[in-house]
Amino acid sequence: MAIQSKTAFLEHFPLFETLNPDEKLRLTQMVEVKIKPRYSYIYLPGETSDKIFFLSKGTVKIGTHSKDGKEIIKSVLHPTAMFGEMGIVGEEERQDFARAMGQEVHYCVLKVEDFKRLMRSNHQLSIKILMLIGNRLRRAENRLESLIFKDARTRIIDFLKDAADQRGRRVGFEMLVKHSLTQQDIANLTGTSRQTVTSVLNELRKSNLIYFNRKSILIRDMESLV
Amino acid sequence: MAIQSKTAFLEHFPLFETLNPDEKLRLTQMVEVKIKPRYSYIYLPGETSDKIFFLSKGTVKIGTHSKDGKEIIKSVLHPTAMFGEMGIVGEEERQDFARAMGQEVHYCVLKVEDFKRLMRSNHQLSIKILMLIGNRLRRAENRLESLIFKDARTRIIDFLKDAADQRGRRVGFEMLVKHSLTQQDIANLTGTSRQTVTSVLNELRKSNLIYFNRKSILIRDMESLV
DNA sequence: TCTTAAGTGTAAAGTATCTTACAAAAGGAT
DNA sequence: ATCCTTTTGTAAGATACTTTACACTTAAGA
Repeated sequence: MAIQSKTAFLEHFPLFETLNPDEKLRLTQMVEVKIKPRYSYIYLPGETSDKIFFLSKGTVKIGTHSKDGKEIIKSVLHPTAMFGEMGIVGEEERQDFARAMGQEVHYCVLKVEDFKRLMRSNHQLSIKILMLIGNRLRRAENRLESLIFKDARTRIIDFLKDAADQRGRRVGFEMLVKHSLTQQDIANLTGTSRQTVTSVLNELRKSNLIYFNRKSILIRDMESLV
Repeated sequence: MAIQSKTAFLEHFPLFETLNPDEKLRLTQMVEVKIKPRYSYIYLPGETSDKIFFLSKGTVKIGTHSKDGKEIIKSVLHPTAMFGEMGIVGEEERQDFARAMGQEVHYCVLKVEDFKRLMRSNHQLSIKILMLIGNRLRRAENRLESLIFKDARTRIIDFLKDAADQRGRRVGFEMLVKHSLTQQDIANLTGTSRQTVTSVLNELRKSNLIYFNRKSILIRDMESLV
């Protein structure tokens, strides 16, 4: 990929806004652009955490597997998100996997070492990264709370609300969330079983609080969904 | 407290190692030393997250309460630990409480604003904070995994191992952990009920894997405790 | 278009863990 | 020493959720 288009590429990431032209040039020189087919793994547990990634197209899920094959999805990422950032904060070896969901993914890769050097030269960038990791931490702790304090049904409803808040499109009073998650995925995101997800969703549909098909969920009224 | 003793005070915190004499002086000028009685709250949910704290004596627990009064303990801190650091990463208002456990606590306070200024002038410090938050994140995610993947018994045993690893003293082949936790506290740390903790601990004692009283736990053999 | 795999719907059985309940022990305070 | 509160021990009952099981539907590939 030509330097020029790489530059354009980087313009899309808010994280790099504060970089001066020189730093941007340096960044383009150390970045590598990649494309991978759907369902492919971008990294796997056990690999060295020496790279970070920036997603420009497609959807990526980050998660872990237990020994007996259960899965936790830690997050589902959309373009412009950074991932694999644990390498920046001292992780040696990946604990999680990153996997392309049902579409081809485009992303760029850079070495943690190079990125750290950039951080050293641009304090603003360091601060942004710190805030970003802080947000991750806040989200992880909230999830912990909801696992301990809330029952499965409530967690699934919370998931619906979060999804709508973060990625929903208003349609009148309703909220439409397009996604590429199976009900098993939703189960893995909420720490419940697939069957529980199915029955909660269907129950909500019967009560006319939501409508859904495989590709999207429509929340009829965010207020009444409790 | 005199500047001199404040300086001595700060020498104990590894976080401040990389500061040059001038920065150390600035730090002593912005730090405030405090003492609070046991069981008192250092901060409460809802307060503004504009201060950070460094514990020099006593034990502090960080946690949250659910609406119906259940408690999660997020961490139990010992001297030299920093806490309240969510203010550095963009938290506006405390979500957690910080509370002195069964002893008087000594700690120093400083304003997030001041600390951020210090971080700007010393990149090493920024990096250390970033690593620290990163560790917190890693721990939170591990806890998430153990909540979803493991049963109550295993989580309690994991707690015992962790406690021994982090704070245990070798006594021959055995590991002694002195603490100030009630079984209710252990329950709140592991996301289980108090009764479950009691019965698991007693069961382990019957199997001669551990011995315990109110103030300490002795792990007879770390290997065989699975 | 047909075939197959993946995803969804529904129900019944099983179970880990929480609740409720109460007694005993330990520790602090007077 | 005595009283009172907190903590610990133990058991039975209740229950939310998982597991198992199978049919049905949808999507994708040949």
